[in-house]
Amino acid sequence: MIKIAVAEDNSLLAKSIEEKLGFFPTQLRYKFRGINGKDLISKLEEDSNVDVILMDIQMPEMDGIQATEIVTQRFPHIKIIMLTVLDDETHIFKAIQAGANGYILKDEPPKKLLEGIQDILQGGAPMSAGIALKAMRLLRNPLEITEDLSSEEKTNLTSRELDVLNQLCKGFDYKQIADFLNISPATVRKHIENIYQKLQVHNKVEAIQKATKQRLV
Amino acid sequence: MIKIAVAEDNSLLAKSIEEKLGFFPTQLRYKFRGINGKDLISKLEEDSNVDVILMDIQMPEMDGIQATEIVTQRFPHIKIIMLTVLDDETHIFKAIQAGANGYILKDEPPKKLLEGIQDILQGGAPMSAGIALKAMRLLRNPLEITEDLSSEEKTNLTSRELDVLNQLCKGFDYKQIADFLNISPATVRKHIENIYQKLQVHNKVEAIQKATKQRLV
DNA sequence: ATCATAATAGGGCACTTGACGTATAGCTTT
DNA sequence: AAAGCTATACGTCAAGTGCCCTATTATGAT
Repeated sequence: MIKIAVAEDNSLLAKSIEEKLGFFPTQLRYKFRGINGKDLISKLEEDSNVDVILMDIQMPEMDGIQATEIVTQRFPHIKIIMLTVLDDETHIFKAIQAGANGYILKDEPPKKLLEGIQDILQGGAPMSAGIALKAMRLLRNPLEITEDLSSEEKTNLTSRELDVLNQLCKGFDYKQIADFLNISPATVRKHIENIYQKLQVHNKVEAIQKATKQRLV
Repeated sequence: MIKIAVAEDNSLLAKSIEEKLGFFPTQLRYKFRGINGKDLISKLEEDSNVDVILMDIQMPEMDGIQATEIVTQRFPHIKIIMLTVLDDETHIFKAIQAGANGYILKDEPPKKLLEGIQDILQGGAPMSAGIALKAMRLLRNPLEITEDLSSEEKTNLTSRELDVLNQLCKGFDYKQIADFLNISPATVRKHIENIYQKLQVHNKVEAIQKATKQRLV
């Protein structure tokens, strides 16, 4: 019987998580919920007999990242899974730094959640598919702690433009990209023009530099 | 129907992998096996209609890390899962750097293997429990990149060539670089030709990729 | 002293790329 | 239904690039 605690400020969402857990009454036991990091920790101080915490990130008073840091230090036997809607690299990175062992998005079905919980107790690191990919990318080239990811420069490229940019970064020329995406080279060039405009650059190299810095690839 | 290729030098182990795959004849189709990295790649050149490669690390002629680098570049549509007995951080790190999307230990049961293969095609990053943990730890405090560029093939560019390469990586064109270094554009071009030759590349983008990977800039 | 290498400079040719302009079909939003 | 955006496609032109060639000078090593 796996004992679960939850940290989630939104009552509705907390209810929904509890329901998901309720699908597996023979395997999981829901113990309590903190309405923020502070609350969770004070509840843990009364009763730390918990195996896994499902931790939201955005919470008032004390967020999930800070709470994770404290919990991993004070209650090292407890495993923590981030359960959030946030899937940007900065949050993923911070959560892992803080000591989270898993990172699951809130829209995953109950079964995935159960698997994640079981996985983490066997020494795994459950992650939603997209998260795993981003974590991997972080490992490939680590985040710079500095500058502009915070400045929230949301360059919104279309998905097609991202396709093109990806190929571009791998060193393919227009024709090769056209082949790969099954479109004409002329179209590739047009996409690239648009990309340059959006990124405010004027050639391939700068585009690639900017793309890698902003982690669009 | 997911198409699988395998790279594994040991015939017995290769047989055993094939058997594991054979458990799921409706979902997986085993296509071929390379007895080392080189062999795999030459087989891919004849038939690259493959979704996932299961890649051993230790192989003669060309190991799985090198092969992974080449495959991700030449056949970017193919996903790679490392399938090995090695579970030390250095190998995990190198495999991920090289572009592997998953890392599964050889003693996992057939079912786990199938799940991993399915997972990877959905954008996940399947890992055996212990591996995920170590990957996470790597993210928390990255490996020191000690001497492993010296162990690699050292491309010795001249200092002038490095000057040029540096400017090149910043997105300047030949004329601008010539200006900056007080030499003629023709000379810049010549240097760049030499750089391409030494790095074994054929255009700016690839040169920059290689330069950053080998930390020449 | 000779040889090899690096750095410099140039010519020529085919191809690629960047920056224009134009246009059409499909889809979403209003 | 109209407006707007996206993806698609084509054409032109100048500039940039990749690759071939030769050649001179300086430096360092044998």
